[in-house]
This record gives sequence, C-alpha cells and structure tokens, in this order.
Amino acid sequence: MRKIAEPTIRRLSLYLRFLEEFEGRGTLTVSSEELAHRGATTAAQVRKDLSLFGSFGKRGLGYPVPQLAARLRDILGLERDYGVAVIGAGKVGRALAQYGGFASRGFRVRWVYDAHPAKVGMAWNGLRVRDVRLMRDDFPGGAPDIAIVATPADAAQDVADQLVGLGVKAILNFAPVHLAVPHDVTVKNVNMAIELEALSYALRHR
Amino acid sequence: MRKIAEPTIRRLSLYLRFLEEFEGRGTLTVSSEELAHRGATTAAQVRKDLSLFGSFGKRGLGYPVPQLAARLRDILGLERDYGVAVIGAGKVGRALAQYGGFASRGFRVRWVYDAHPAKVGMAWNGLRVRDVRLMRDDFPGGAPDIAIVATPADAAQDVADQLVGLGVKAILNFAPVHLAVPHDVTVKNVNMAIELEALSYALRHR
DNA sequence: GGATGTGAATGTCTTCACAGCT
DNA sequence: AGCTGTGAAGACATTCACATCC
Repeated sequence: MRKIAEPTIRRLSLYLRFLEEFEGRGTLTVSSEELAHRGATTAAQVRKDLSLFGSFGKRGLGYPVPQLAARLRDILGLERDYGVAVIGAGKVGRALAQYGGFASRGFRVRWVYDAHPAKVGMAWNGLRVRDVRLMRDDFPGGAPDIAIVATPADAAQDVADQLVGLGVKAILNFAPVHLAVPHDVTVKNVNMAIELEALSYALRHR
Repeated sequence: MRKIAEPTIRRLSLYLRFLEEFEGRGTLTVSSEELAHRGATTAAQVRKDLSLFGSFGKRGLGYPVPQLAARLRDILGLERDYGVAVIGAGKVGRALAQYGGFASRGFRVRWVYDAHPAKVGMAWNGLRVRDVRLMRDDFPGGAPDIAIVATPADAAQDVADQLVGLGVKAILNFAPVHLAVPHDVTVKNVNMAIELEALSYALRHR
C-alpha cells in the first residue's frame, strides 16, 4: 500500500469532509458518483483513490458512509490529536491561533511565538505569546507535532532551522519562501501571492 | 504559446520573486541553476518553463535579471492593479483585508462585506465593512477584478453565485468547499484543513 | 440492475541528454 | 568552456471501459 500520491491524499481529505456531511444527515451509503459530484472530480477517480486502500464498497450499492469515514480518518491519521505551535504573531499567526476550526479536527494550537517585544506577552483566547528565543527550552519532553511558520519571509528559514533542531517533523509554511529542510521533515506551503498571481494570469489569458 | 500548465504558472510566480531579490541586489544575470536552487525545482525545469515563452537567456551566460523579471510580470499580468473584494469579515477576512503584502504587488483590497450586523460598519485601516446584501448594487460600473471568499462553508456557494452574477471572473476561495462556477470563471482554493491533513498523513506514514 | 474494482489507454508533467549558440 | 533551448524518454496521474460481484 506504499507510496500514495500527494493529489490522492488531498482528495481523501475532501472525501472525508463530504462523508461527514452525509454522516450528519444519517445517510448510510454513498456512491462514487455522489462523492465525485460534490468534490471536483470524477466517479472513476474516487473509485481508484479508494481502491488503493482496499475494497470498501459493495458492488451495486456504494460505500458505507460511517465505515468509510472512519477508515479515511485512520488513513489520514486523524484519530489522534496534534499539538501545534504557531511561530509569528502577525496578522496570519493571529488568525490561525484564534481560529477554532482546526481544534475540532484535532489540531490544537498550544503555543504562539514572536520575536517582537510588543507582541510578546499578549494573550489571545487565553494563549500567551512567548518570546521565540525561549522556544528552544520550551520542549524538553518532545517537539510540537506540527509547526506553522507565519513569520516574515526573511525570518522563515531561520525559524525552520530551529524547528528542525527541536525535532519538528511537519511544517505548514505561510512565508513566501521555499524552506530547505532535511528529507524526513515534511513541509506544505500556503502561498497566497502565488494563488493571486495565478488568478492574474488566468484573467489576462482568456 | 497557448495552454500553459498550471504548475508552470505557479513556478513563474516563484521565479519572479527570486528575480526581484536579485534585482534588489543589482545582479545582472542569473543561471537556470541558480533560479532552481532557490526554488524547489531543477535547472532543466526552469529552462523548460521559461522557453515556453520564448528564448530569453544567453547561452553560456544565463538570463538577464531585469528583462526576465519584466517579462514574467507581463506574462503573469502584474503590470496592472486589481481591485479586490473580500467577502466575509471573520478571522481570515480580517487578516486578508489588513495584510499589506498584496498591495505592493498590485492587488488592492477595496471592499469588505459581511452578513453579520455586528461586523457591518466596522472600519479596518479605513476600510468600512459593508452589508453583503448591498453588494449587488455596489458595482454599477463593473465588478471587482478578484473576489476573495472568506465566509463559512455553508454560505460560500451562495456568495459565489452572487459574485458570478456581478461578473466576477476570478475567485480566491478560503471556504472549505468546492465552488461550482461557469467555465469562464477561475477559482483557486486555499484550504488549510487539507494542508494540515496532508501533514497528518505524512507524519503517520514514515 | 447497479455500482464497484481495475488493467489498459490516454494525457500531463518532469527529467534527460545533447546539439547549438555566445 | 559554459549554459541555454528542446526533442525524446520516462514518470506520474487521470480517464476509459468492462468484467465482477452484491
């Protein structure tokens, strides 16, 4: 079952969201057709994606909603909680720290750091912003599961290096730079500038 | 020169960022090798991407930094300004509206809307939050160039429909749902839940 | 009957490797 | 000599189409 492609993983995450909707409505089975309709893909794609992890559907019937949802949560590793540290208490960091939507899926923001003295000490939703220089000593018993880098571009690589040093293995990067990290560390980038420029390109070429 | 692939566009945006760094430092030429090193790609990829738009480098030398930067800005459509409307004045909408980074690249947030009475009327950086129900009548002289949907999931499709009705052709969607729009409207999605779940998957499968 | 599961075909993107300019 | 530009090869991802099973 090794080596699942990145696009597949991202679709699984989408499927799970739809399944949870169906779950809430008490629907018991769902076809690949229905799952595809609400996502941005095709029935064949849904079946191929799911078949990579085993046969979960019943021919002639569809997929059992609660079982499939549970299986996807298991595959994606969502049955547990993750401790999340946010580095950078600017606009983005603040929105992330205060946003409640992640918590419901097990991503719990437990730490917020910033380098700026004016920010350090502020409390958001009972979460205190700590000096980033203290970060090194804050995790004697193991690093955060996930770190979110929301610093200015010029500080991001530095912060990433420190996180790697702490033993962080997963980074969500909002800074508009490519982070160089060892092979065993996973980085996902969220880069709004790229998205806007891709829109700009699309507007121009029609 | 038709039909450039999406991944290529996104890399062009990255290249441009690096070129602007080099520009700032007064560097006159840059090799595909150097451009690749700072991005997350290879020299061959850089050359292939750039060659899709013509021959801009000099063999044995590299690419002329200012010219290439100008050409990329032109290709991406960044020589002009875009009027941006943000729909949804929650955490994300607020961060977006207040974030100054976009303005420097020509994306100017000029309107912010929300459906919640408590939010309507607030002013952020001199920008007043307006009632989303008034949106329809706010653009007699043409729609915003780009709309950013930062509403809760259950309102997003509704808002998208209205935006399409206004004539908006480019949408950046932060709501965790797939937006159905006509073919001539471009949507880019930013979905932090997917990114986090992809990280979760990576953490679990090592 | 109806929908899955899957090899085979197709399409898309990346990498290779080298001829060709400067 | 050095580095680009590009056809060809290879890897990867999606779609098709149909046998298979409930």
